[in-house]
Amino acid sequence: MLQTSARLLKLLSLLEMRRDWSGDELAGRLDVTTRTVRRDVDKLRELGYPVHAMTGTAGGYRLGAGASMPPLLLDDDEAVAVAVGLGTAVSAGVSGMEETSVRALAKLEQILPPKLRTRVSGFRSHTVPVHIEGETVDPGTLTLLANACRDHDRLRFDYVSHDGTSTYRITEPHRLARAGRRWYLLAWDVDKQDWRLFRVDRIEPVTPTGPRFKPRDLPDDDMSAYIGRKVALGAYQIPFKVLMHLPAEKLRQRVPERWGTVTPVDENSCVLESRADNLEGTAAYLSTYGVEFEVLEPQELKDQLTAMAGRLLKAAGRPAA
Amino acid sequence: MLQTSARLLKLLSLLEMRRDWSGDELAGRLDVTTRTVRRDVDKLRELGYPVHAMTGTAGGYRLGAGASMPPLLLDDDEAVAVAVGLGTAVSAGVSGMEETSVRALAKLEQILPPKLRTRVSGFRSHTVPVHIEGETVDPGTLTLLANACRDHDRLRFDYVSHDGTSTYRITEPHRLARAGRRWYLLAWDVDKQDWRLFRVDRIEPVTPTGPRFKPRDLPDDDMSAYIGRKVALGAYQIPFKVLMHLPAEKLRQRVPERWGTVTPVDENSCVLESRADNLEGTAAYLSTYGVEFEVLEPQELKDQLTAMAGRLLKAAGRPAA
DNA sequence: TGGTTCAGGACAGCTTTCGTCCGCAAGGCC
DNA sequence: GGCCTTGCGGACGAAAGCTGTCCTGAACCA
Repeated sequence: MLQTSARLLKLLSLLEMRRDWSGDELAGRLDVTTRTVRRDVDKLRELGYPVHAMTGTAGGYRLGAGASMPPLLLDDDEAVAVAVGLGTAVSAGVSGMEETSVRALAKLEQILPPKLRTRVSGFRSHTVPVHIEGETVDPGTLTLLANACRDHDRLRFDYVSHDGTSTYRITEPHRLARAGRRWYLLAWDVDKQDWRLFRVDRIEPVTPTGPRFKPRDLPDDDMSAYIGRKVALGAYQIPFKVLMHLPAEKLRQRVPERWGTVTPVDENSCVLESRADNLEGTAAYLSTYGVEFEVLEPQELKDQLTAMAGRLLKAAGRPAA
Repeated sequence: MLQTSARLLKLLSLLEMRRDWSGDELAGRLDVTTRTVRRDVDKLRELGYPVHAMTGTAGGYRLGAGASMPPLLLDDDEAVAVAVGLGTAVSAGVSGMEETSVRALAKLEQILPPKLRTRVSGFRSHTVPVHIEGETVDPGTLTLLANACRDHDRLRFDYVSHDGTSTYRITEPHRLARAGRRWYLLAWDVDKQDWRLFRVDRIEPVTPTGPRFKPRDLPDDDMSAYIGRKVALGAYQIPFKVLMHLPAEKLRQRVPERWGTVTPVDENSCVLESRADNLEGTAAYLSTYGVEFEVLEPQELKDQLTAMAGRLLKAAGRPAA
């Protein structure tokens, strides 16, 4: 019964689109009698989607919030909006949900019609990049990697190593993970016959992806610990401590969880402690709070701020201090 | 045939979840024979969702990208990620899609299960707010307003007017629009018996929404022109012009479309022209590019930068210039 | 009270579904 | 090329589901 299923889907999409529909309206849209509409509504309810109904002159059907997510029926524009929104969240680094966001994005990108895909990439190139912390990751690359991991597709890419040289890699990707502000790909390097951890912002993928491979046992049971160790070896993070003239609660609202710790000092000020891999970006970031603050440590951050102040004074057409 | 529809949906969700599935696997998951799976796959194809199939040992079914969007079947985590992502995009002001994003978000929020809704609001409070340009709009308020417009629900709210006084309003909301970096609600003020344009960041909604009303004719055919005129009366935007020491193409990638115009000067520099309603925010924004620049006008922006430089020097523990 | 709207039982006629069984075609591997 | 695996789809019959047309109730609103 193709008609029935299709109609059910259409009914659901109508209900998602607007809040109140009368039985007659729905019957007209679906080209069936109201009796069938009632039966279809019952079916949706049996499927677990709570369709509320009100009798009387102001009555009608309304889709409510149930126990589980009903299928989302998006029109083209909305699908683009969702893709762009997820991409923004991923590259802006909304804390605590990176992997899930990437997974959802990967799911969406796989089924996104080509014409919408071009619209998405068009939007992305005009999106405000969060350039405060330096490198941003391309959500397109991220979803490609996520899909390759999920589907066990071999992956080839050019990798720019630390010293700037570029090498060609053939890998079996296994995990995508985030540590601090960076994304990493854990993959088996086919040529080197060993596990490698790649920084995603240095990967330039070569499409299309290769043949499927059989997943290997991961080098450690606790992946986050493993990656944490590997990353720590790089030891790129510099701790800093700043006194902010802002009540602790207010700052907490503006500092992402896990990014740093906020300790109240008195009613109107607090100390922010965190780590940075890029002091220039940190300096710029701190300045955007628009409040008075004092760097407690390290000296390098103070130097960075002094340099930045010099740039600003120059921009304002005055001699640097 | 409830079973058939439900199974079709489940099949779709399986296909969205992973890329390759063999007929046997699917049959197992769905508790039917492979023959039925084949028939179901056919049904999906008839519905317009392209399911590709490969024969042979590495064969299987795969959902491809078709002409239209299939229903998105999200698990709980993914639904939260999408909601948070859309919220981020909305409050970050991803250009050119504001209304669509809000619509999609409104749609999602209406059907989001309560337990997921609390997770979303939890995440939002820990999200990096884009505090560069001053006021941000609460996505929750925005979706509430969008839904009220869509459903023609009367809306009551406290409104903080320009001079800081708060008034209670009963309105019939008609349109939600964005101009520049701000959101506006066009609504009929029931007490005043006239159209009013409210700034969303000054609205404090009173829930629940009121009874439904019958939409009125809008005060103008061209809404964007109308709102543009209304907003222009406020005349809050200050034009500025900055010489950036950065190639025009590079800057274009980082400046959102419509936000401002970029004019190349030579190979390594260009002029950025735009408007701001908040010079302090603009100063902070410009400083985050991490490149040398010079303010051409206005003088106020130069003053702002000087003041900011002073703050930075103080933060670095040196006397202000 | 009358009008409007959803609710759902009963019935008849028609369509669809699904498992079983079958031969066929296409891709990968030895 | 032979062989295995995997998808493809026709035929068939029993069972189940779907839909429109009745109809009676019940809730809500003015």
